[in-house]
Amino acid sequence: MKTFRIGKLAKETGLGIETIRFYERKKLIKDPPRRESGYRDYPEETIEQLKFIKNAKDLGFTLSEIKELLDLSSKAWTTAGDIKKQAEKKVDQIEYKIKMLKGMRDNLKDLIEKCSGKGPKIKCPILKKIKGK
Amino acid sequence: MKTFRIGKLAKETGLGIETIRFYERKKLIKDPPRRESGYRDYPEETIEQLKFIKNAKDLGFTLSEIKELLDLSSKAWTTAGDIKKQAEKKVDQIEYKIKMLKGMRDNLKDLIEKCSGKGPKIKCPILKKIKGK
DNA sequence: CTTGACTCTTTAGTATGGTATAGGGTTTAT
DNA sequence: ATAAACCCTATACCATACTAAAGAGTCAAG
Repeated sequence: MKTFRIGKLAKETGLGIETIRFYERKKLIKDPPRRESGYRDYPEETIEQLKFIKNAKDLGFTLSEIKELLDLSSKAWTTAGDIKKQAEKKVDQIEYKIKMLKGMRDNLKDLIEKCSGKGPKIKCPILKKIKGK
Repeated sequence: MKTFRIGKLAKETGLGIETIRFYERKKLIKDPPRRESGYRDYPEETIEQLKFIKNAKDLGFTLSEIKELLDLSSKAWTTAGDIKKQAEKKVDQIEYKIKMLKGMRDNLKDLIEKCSGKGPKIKCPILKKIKGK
């Protein structure tokens, strides 16, 4: 069976070597076997696991959420429903963030509209608002 | 003229004492005069300055952006246009974040729709996608 | 005058997700 | 055989925004 050293994994996955070791410390991947030299000697499937992590991160999961997901997916009794629930939770979180950001944006846009952009700062509605006046 | 100790400021602004000293270290507020004992002895206007910081934070400015804003607003030659430009920059940043979050959400929602939530995890489209299959 | 509340400085820790460096040893290609 | 390329551990550092603790001094009320 083919095995890989850490540099190869880094190239295959697009992650940095340090990042892979960091994920190991964080228990996102398990400790690989070692060669006599002490070099990490990864099985091929670790590449898939690292790509999993990368994809999940692109979907907005944090590392600790990914860890949950990995723990979930490695347990035999886990159902599609368990995974779906995690994803739904994440959608709710994302929508909350979007709502907050929209509020901030609208607030600012409103102020920008009121600001002529001319004259001294004393009359700028943005500063007035921010200063609580 | 009335002056205040740090604990009073904390109560008035809703910030923690440590946070106020932290802002001082970060040069968001200037070093206050000291009593003989070494106690910080704030003028009343510091309360307004701290509220400014709080409001700006609520609008989504980072501390370093707030520092820029404060530096700007303390300079005589600053115009409303300078402030407006900062606010517009921030709106762009916020809209970028919203766009990214919407992308993530749509991706996830799409997967959730395809997931029956029934059956074993092996068939879950969310895991499939995340695993890159 | 005592006691409790308040404040001081300095240092270190929290969470997040890594990146970088020093000072070694190992493997591979020529 | 030797040099380049690779890997090891341990530690420290980056940004962000605080928070906590240790150990000591100060202030205010009764």
